[in-house]
Amino acid sequence: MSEQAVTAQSEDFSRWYNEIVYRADLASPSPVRGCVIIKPYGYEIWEGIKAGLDRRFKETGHQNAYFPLFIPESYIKREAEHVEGFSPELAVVTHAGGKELDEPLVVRPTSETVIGEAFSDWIQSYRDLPLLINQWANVVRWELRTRPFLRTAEFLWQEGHTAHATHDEAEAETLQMLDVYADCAMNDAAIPVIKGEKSRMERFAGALRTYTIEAMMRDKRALQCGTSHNLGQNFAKAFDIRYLTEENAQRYCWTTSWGLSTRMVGAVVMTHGDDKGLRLPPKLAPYQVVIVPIYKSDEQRGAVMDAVERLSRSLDSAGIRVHIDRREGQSPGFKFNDWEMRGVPVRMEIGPRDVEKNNAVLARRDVPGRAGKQFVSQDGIVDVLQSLLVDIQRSLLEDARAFRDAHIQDVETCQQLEEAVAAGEWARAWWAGSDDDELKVKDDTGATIRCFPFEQPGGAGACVLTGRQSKRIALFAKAY
RNA sequence: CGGGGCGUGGCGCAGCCCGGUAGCGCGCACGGUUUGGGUCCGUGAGGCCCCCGGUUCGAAUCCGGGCGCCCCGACCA
Repeated sequence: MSEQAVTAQSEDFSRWYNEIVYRADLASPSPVRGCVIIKPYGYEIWEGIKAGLDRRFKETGHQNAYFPLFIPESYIKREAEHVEGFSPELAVVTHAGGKELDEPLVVRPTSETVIGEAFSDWIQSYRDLPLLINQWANVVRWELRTRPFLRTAEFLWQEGHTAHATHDEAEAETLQMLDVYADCAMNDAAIPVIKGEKSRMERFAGALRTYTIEAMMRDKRALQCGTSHNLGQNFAKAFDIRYLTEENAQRYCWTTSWGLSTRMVGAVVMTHGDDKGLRLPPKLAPYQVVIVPIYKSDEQRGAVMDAVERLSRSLDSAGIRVHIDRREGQSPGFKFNDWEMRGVPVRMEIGPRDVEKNNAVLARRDVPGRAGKQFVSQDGIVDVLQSLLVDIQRSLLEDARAFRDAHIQDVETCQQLEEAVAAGEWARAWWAGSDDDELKVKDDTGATIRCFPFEQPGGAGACVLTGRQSKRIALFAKAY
């Protein structure tokens, strides 16, 4: 990189995003088109998300399992809408072991089909229900336009798959898992999300209903962060997932699936990042505190490093993820900027003056400049840091929420909708349109229905396009 | 798949019009200097100039062909 500073967000958001992803060491380009290498610093953010989700999955009674990467082509074709939805983006293995395969193998774009087939074996009676399974896996979707984390040909995710005796149980599961996602987004990633239902157009291929959590990025575009699908009996019928009731009757199961991917890492970057780079929420930050030692002479170095090591140990034993920047070649000023770019929530400076006074300098990433700096005693610094980290987590969420709420407009006419979207804002409007109407809005404005939010104003109003009375409002935005 | 651009040390680029055997910034290594907001100086390592063919005494440069990538329009966690 020739220039030292990253491109400003305001100047060119997508350039900012690309630069920060590479310069903050989240990812590096891969030799394969559309794929990226996730580097340790980026992967640790994913691991944080993963740990939080996995804990919640277990708490709600799910178990992890693993299904094959390869899916017989015929499986994909068993559910009509499903094939149609996915076939353009499938990667297919036609040769293996030096010869052509009898039946091509699809590299999974998602696993409803293989898992459906397995479920039909596993489930015999109502006693086997509900069946609550999750898998952590990679999937492949041959996308045309790719961007690191947001859309790559291969990505990591979890996919939950469950089977239930009744529609209502499946629906409750679908909604419960959406809540789990929303909880993870808000409390771990500090991303305020809007829960809602997808329109028919945006629904998962083969689902009865799709629910989503939608977030606003710093460029005001919408990002779908996770989805939960009530699959009805579509896959149960396609894969013959049946159970025997207490009354000895054969019934099809009701199934669900839900997924959240490494896209969430991109969401963290784009929700909190500023002109200087990343701002990581403490709960997900690989390093919550970075200590930058400052010294001139060797004797200063000895005294400073003693204090640094001691402080590091006490933070570590308090469960704070701490890192000492021991690099010799770089000046403190360089290190300050470097760690700010990499989004570390708190920087601790320890220099000769601090050693002398038993002090330390703390600088919080979410408050720029001197205002974010404080001088504290080394005694009791662990407690100070603990509450500082909690406060940073809270303030990132609040900032993001305030930003989002300031950029959602209620609109009543087509023209207002168009103007709002043209200004980059989200628009909220009554909606009673058809699929074609929805397409028309997309053609005219570039915005799509992100969701019908669960939180509705109540009452009824005139549809923004058709003028027909509607009881639902929809959220429109340009999306990733 | 239609329109535009680009392939030159790890990264970003210049050189190409006007052929003469490759350069700059960053990064990297070593030494020194500096270190409380992106130090400075010196030395050094590192290049099938995308590939194949042609023209020429001589090709990164000119000509022909191929490949790859990026950007913009129809799909998407």
